[in-house]
Amino acid sequence: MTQYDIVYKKLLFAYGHQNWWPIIINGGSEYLSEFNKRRRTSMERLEICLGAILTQNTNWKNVEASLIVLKESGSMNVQQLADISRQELAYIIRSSGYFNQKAKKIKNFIKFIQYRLSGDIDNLDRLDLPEARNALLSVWGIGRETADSMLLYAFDRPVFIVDAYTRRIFYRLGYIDGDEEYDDIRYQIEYDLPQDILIYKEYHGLLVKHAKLFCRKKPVCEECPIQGLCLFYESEG
DNA sequence: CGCCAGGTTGTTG
DNA sequence: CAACAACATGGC
Repeated sequence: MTQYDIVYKKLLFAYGHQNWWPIIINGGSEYLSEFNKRRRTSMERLEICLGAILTQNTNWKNVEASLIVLKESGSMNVQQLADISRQELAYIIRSSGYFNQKAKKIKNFIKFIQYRLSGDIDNLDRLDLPEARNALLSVWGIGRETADSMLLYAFDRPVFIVDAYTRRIFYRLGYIDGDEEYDDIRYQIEYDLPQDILIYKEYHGLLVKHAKLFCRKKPVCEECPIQGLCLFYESEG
């Protein structure tokens, strides 16, 4: 077993399955469990992609509120999102913050679906992974983490997401320096783990859980389930 | 009240 | 290429 395997198993034991990505059911705020066991519908895929954009540097609760408004206003589809103005969209998603920027990003993503995917989000399945990733990255407003979130959770592609929590946790564990390039960290983790989409999905959810509960910006190490593995705990704790 | 939240882009030295 | 600013709401 490698270091990343060991951390995964310990986090899974401590927190259980997270069943990420969280999505909205019927306009409510429940989380759909077990949904990683089936293929996402087109609308779920769209919701995941919009959520990935909206959650950029933003609390998920704020994003969830925006997604509910989007759904209840009948805007959770490509055609409607293409038809409404950027200003209307910004108003709908305002709870997510950076609403002007994000409305522009979503508009660009919708144009991408229309022109590159012929209006059908499922057509991304026709591209191989490097093509799909580069295509997403070519859209203004979609960076590496956002693209990888879409690829893994909406399109079931094997990419490991490197976000601020991933960096922070593995930096404190002593596995990375923390200032490596995004893709260097991604390759290192992907190389270390079995290439298993379900593990990538679950692992990312576990890292978010762990970062929120214990490995916060100001860490709470006393009850941390992986303190025995942690350089930070050794030195600071 | 201040700080922070699952980033990305544009500008500057 | 690194460092920094801009983008903005809501929860604690």
